[in-house]
Amino acid sequence: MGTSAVNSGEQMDRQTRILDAAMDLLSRHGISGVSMRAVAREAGVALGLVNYYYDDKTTLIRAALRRVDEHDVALVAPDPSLAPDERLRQALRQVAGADLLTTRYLSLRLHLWALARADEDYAQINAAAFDRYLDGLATLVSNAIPELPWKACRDRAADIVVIQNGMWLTALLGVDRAATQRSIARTEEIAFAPVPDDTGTSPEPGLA
Amino acid sequence: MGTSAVNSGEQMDRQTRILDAAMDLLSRHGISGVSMRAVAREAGVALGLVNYYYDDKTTLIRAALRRVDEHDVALVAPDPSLAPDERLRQALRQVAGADLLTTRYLSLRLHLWALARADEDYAQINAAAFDRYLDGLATLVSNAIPELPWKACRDRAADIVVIQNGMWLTALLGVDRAATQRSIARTEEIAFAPVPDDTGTSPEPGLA
DNA sequence: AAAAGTATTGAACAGTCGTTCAATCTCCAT
DNA sequence: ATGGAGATTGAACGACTGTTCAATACTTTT
Repeated sequence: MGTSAVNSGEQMDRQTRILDAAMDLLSRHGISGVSMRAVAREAGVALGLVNYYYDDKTTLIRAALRRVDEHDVALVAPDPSLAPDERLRQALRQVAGADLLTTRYLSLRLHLWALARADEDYAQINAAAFDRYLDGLATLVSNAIPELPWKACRDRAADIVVIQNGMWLTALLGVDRAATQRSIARTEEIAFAPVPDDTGTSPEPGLA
Repeated sequence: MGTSAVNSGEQMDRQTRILDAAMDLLSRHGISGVSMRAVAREAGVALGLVNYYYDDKTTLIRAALRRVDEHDVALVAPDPSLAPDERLRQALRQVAGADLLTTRYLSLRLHLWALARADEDYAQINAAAFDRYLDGLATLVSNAIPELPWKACRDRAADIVVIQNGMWLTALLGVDRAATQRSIARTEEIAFAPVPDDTGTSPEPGLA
């Protein structure tokens, strides 16, 4: 590695070009559209080079999965200069941001979820990232509302994730943006719900 | 068709056996696991018979997609002997019922969603079924709360669907069942929210 | 300049894929 | 029983798949 100097300006290193091509194909045509030859063509390299940087096809897909997962987890680690409650609010709102609600990203997420259902190997990576996301969200809630016990923070995070996943999915199905906005508002309501008093009646918020 | 008489008791007609096999493979191994040969093997028939009943592989998948869609739409057309509000309540609750939260069904749904993203043909079937589901849900709401204008019913249905889709998805990711129950309660809250007065301030329920 | 190391190429291999089709089997009306 | 129509089989075809590998190009070190 080191051809970054002059070469041709925008040309980034081939390994990540290959990964980008794979993710692009996956998001557009699903796993059936990701053949080593298609990836090579899309990346503008020879067929052999794909297997040079990524031993297997599954290694390539694993790399794509990991990159999306890192992106997801970064969502719950926002700008640390903000006040705790503003950090939480920003994290909740940016899941409907323009860069997240891209068809490319959502489609990619969907295909990776489907892959995780079909392959035990991907499933573990996916589950680990999901847990990290849940934990990050619960931490944000805990920081914003310090008097809330940790268990309750986890529950609120779980409830929020249900709605967020629903938003991502229905955004792909073409539901109107107004419903997305209302769902965002609902996640904020859950996050900032008043702390239940300790008199011992209803243990969790949101129950009927 | 007509071998149903004696044959060997449980042996149903081969065409639906083939379709069942395809759906089973799709739910377990994703689209990559659905080859005509695998379908034939799983159904216990010869390879040629699959192409005899279903011209294409896409025709076969289309049939599977349609069957799942019909099942989905039937969810919002529950027992007509119940009172309107009870019909709505039952529809909302059975999406967390034992037969719906099956891994097989949810996984199948996920893979079909992913397929719809990759193929324009499947996407249209999927979108049409989604609209029918949304319409059915809005009708249930409208029957239960007659004084609510139709537009508001549609909005509530959209909000509910977001949460339901989120539940289905996160159920696959292994979130705890308590969160699912809380989400069910939330859909009921949305459905049965008090009708906003017409004094003209906030046009929709649930807004901040 | 020679050597060594890495990056890159495309042909080749062994499978699997979806689809077609002639041949068989099963059944029912004649 | 004879014929015909539909159901069922599995071999065959060509296209495509993931992977390997010897050969080449490019960089860096000696």
